[in-house]
Amino acid sequence: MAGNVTIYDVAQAAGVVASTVSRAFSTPGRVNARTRDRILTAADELGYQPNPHARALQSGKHHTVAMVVSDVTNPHYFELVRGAEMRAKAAQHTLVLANAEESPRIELEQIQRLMGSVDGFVLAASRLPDENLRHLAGQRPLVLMSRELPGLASVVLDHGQGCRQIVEHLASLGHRRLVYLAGPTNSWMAATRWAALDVAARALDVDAVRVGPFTPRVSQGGAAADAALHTGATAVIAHNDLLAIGVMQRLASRGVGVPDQISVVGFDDIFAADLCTPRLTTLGGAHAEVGRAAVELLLHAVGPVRQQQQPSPISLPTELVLRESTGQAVT
Amino acid sequence: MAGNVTIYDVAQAAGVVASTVSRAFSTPGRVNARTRDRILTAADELGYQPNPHARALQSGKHHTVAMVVSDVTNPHYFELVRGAEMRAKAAQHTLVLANAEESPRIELEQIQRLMGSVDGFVLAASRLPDENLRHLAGQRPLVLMSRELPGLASVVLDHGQGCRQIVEHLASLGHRRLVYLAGPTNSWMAATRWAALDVAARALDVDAVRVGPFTPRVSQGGAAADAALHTGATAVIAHNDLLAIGVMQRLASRGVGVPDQISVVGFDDIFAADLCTPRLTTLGGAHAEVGRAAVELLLHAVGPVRQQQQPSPISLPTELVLRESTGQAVT
DNA sequence: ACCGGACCGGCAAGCGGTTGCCAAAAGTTT
DNA sequence: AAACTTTTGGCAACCGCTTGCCGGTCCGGT
Repeated sequence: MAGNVTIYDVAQAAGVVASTVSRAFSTPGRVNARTRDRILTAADELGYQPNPHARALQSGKHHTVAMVVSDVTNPHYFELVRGAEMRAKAAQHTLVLANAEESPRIELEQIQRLMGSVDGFVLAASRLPDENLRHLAGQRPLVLMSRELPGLASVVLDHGQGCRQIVEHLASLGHRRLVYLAGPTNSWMAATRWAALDVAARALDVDAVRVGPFTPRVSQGGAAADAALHTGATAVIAHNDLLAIGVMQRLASRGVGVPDQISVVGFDDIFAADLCTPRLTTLGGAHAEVGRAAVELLLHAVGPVRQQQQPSPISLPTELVLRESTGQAVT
Repeated sequence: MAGNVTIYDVAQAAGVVASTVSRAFSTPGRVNARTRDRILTAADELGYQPNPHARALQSGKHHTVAMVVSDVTNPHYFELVRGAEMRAKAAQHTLVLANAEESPRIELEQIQRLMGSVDGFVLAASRLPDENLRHLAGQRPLVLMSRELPGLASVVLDHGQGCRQIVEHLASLGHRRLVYLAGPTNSWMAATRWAALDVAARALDVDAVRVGPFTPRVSQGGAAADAALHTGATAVIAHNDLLAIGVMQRLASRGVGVPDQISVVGFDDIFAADLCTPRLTTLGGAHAEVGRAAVELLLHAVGPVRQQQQPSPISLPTELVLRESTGQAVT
């Protein structure tokens, strides 16, 4: 029945004027306790719910944050979304979800569209060029996830650390030649992973090459596996678990044993990594925590003062989850 | 720099009054082509973006729909979310995501909170009692997913059909005694699945019992597996894939062979069902399609006329995906 | 030359709240 | 009892945009 009870209806019912009702809610001290009770009772009976947009129109605060992910299809992002949603909810904020479908153009469109409706953005693995991000950050508070850009707030898992662990793990198993199956060209994460792997490989005196780029989906695993085999590497490090799983499927169908003939490592530690065969060794981390931290950072930036202090990137630890897809190198 | 360019700024830049600018966008025919060009150019240069809330305040249309899922943690729902997001986007609508954390109280809270900000709700596997749903449906357009309620719009997979297929499949493998590991008590889906299984079992003259309820998570699989074994059934039908996977893990650790000693069937056909060992036989369907259809229905109800015609539940076909977790019954 | 009607831009009210300012009422002080 | 201070409620403007209504221009028709 209700649905559109306004402050005016309440005012009338309580025998006061609208502004008094407004104050009864927002500045309780400003209005007499008795009047206030009367108002609250009336509001309650009528089922009054303040209209957040009318309020936003005035204050500019929408109590809403947008999260745009580069690909909703990827289960990895679910964790991020989950963490973000929880944190937003804890702060009484609404989370709107937008999908960029791996396209910078769509990503920008989505952001533009939401620009007027949200207090800030959390961008997961944004595919946007740096200058776009900088420009956007000038318009609305912005936090990056799984991407860094000097001067912008961000939350990432520490891949320097993590990639080093991967290479050490493989090196200690006797692998001397690794191949990285790279993710999309415009993926900061792909570049970062490769850079970190390369550094670690040099330090440990093992060969590392990169092939790709590949769209990180299971379906791309076939092409990726074949390319990997062609390099003669004894261990392949896939851009993410999805690709790694696809690679393992292809290897299995080509009769190449994992980990007997070749080792496979993924990134993200998605749910399925623990279920596939062989179970996948992968670099994980507290992904929900990344989502949570990003929203937290954003809420902070959105906050009362909107402080413009230089945001320092938050870096969360990774953990290398050893399972069955890695083993001794073939000699 | 910009961010809050208003219609007034554009008006000033174009040398007209605000209402003309408004019309240039909303009623193009109303304004002279030349003036319009001037306005559009100015708007473009200033980077004007209409404020959707100011508009909503006037029209009552927010171009936003809310999707509340009973548990964001469950990968199954992500397919629904994905379908919903795509459909919403196609209609230039924003999708806000809310998590009910398997709690009717939280679900209701979330809905109340969003009531004033969205045009309608899509509820995935709502745990709310019927009367709540009816009441809500009176306030805002509402579409149910994976739940039916006479008089309300809904989109479900046809479980009568699907459960029949499951039972036929198992019966033809020689199973004479089945156990259903039930989902939460307030899950309509759980009740429906059991009812359908029961009917099918009677029709095919096989025994079917139900144990539970279990929260449908992998972690609950242990308890569920033990309970299932206790019934002496040769085939277990888990409330969903997550639970089924947990069950299989427990069975493996107890040394019970699947499918040699016992068969396992799940529901949902999540990504992991194809990757676990043994690969899981499960009742799937076009889940993204369910999300899409639900939003479509909702947009229709939100539409211009807001027609109040009796909404007929949409029922989409299921498909039984046979994999390796089901086999001949032990004799 | 005059009239009726398109066409088109402006005015102003309103959507639902918030908030600075004012003034009436009540309470204090001397 | 007069003067002063402190509540406390009301008035009105404003946030950004939409829209009904008005009236000025310009056109063709007679």
